[in-house]
Amino acid sequence: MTTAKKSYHHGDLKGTLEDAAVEIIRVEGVNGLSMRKLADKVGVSRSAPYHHFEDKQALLSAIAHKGFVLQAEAIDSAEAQGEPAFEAQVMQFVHAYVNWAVEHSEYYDLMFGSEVWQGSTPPEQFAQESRGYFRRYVDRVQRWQESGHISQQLSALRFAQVSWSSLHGISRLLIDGIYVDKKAQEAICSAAATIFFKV
Amino acid sequence: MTTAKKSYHHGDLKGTLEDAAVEIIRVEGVNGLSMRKLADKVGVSRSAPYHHFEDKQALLSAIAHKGFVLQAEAIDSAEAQGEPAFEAQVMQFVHAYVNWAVEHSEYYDLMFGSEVWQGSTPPEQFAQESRGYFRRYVDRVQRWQESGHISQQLSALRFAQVSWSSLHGISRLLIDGIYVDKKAQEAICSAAATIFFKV
DNA sequence: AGCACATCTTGACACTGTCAAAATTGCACC
DNA sequence: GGTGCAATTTTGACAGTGTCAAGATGTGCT
Repeated sequence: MTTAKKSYHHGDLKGTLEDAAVEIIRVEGVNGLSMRKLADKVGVSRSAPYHHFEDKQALLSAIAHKGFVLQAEAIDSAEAQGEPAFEAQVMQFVHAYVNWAVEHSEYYDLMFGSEVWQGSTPPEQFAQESRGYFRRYVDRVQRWQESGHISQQLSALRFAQVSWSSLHGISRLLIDGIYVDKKAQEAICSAAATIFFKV
Repeated sequence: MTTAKKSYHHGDLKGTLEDAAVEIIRVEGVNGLSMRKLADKVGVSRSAPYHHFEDKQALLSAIAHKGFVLQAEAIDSAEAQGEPAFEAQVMQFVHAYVNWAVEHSEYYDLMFGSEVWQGSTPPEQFAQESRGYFRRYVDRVQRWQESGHISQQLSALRFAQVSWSSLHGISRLLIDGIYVDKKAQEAICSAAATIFFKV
């Protein structure tokens, strides 16, 4: 769990707090996380966390940031070990995206929660970074278009926006318990790939 | 604003509370709504609302319920006055859905917020009702398939799940401020219709 | 008028985020 | 080794929150 540097009094309180917060969120949901409960769990006083995170929101933003990194890693690694054929690539990508989101909803909820994106503490750097992730997806689409695998009727940007919306929507509906049939997840992902990429 | 029956002490407190809550949410967001502030705004004591709503959650669920009704009305009416040609119908539907969601995010946030769907007070009747709305959409897709306008390669259920995910995803990303370019909304909706329905 | 009941208020409790001031600790330097 | 400084943590406090139990108040019916 993080680099545990045992430096000052506690030793990497910051990292410990992040990890503990993620665990609370996983078990009790975002609303189940309170700064005081978190401090208790870690064994420090209620306001110790405020020396490492300006805000509760800052803590959540930090976790969201970590989420972006983790998801990118997960998708890249899934892509790396899959078949190089276009159809397989696309399938892999779609499944990897939704799978990660559903299995790590503690992160995903925060990554795309409105609080982080419209918060009073405008996380400019944060928004810019995640915008980078989206741009990488647009580039990906563009490559697929140039190699003739998907239609060029729409601009890469538009196609990326719509197809990503779909991935996001599927993930959200599964996470929020609106699509209750968990066993349908695979089928839905495959259907999405079929529709978007004519796989 | 509701039927204002002026019956007992206040006169339709329940309806007044709902309306006031919606307004607070529109201005300050869901997290800006507190039962006490709401009671203040309406001019009653802090715990008066608890005689009309068991919970804060019950209030939110009631608003969400109203949202489902309102959105269905909006979409139906948009559909009714549009051209009867398939392409126009689909375009109309997509735009109507996303438009309503974006313009009434006070409702939309609650309709598909995880709290309502996984809350400790399982709103069984609520879930069943909204499932009805989804089924209506599946039926709509089925009709489109039978009339040969969209591919029958996928089952109506799967197609409905994926395409609705897309509508939901687009709406969410716009509402949450992740798609910042509001002027792109129209273009994104049109692109979605193009991809899904080969309009 | 009086009764039953719906409706509303007051007081209270445990919990929340967050700040200011005070206390503690670790490290660098003499 | 002792001393001072700065990083770190704690304690006390305040305003807000959801919600409940008991009491107060008004309404309509007989």
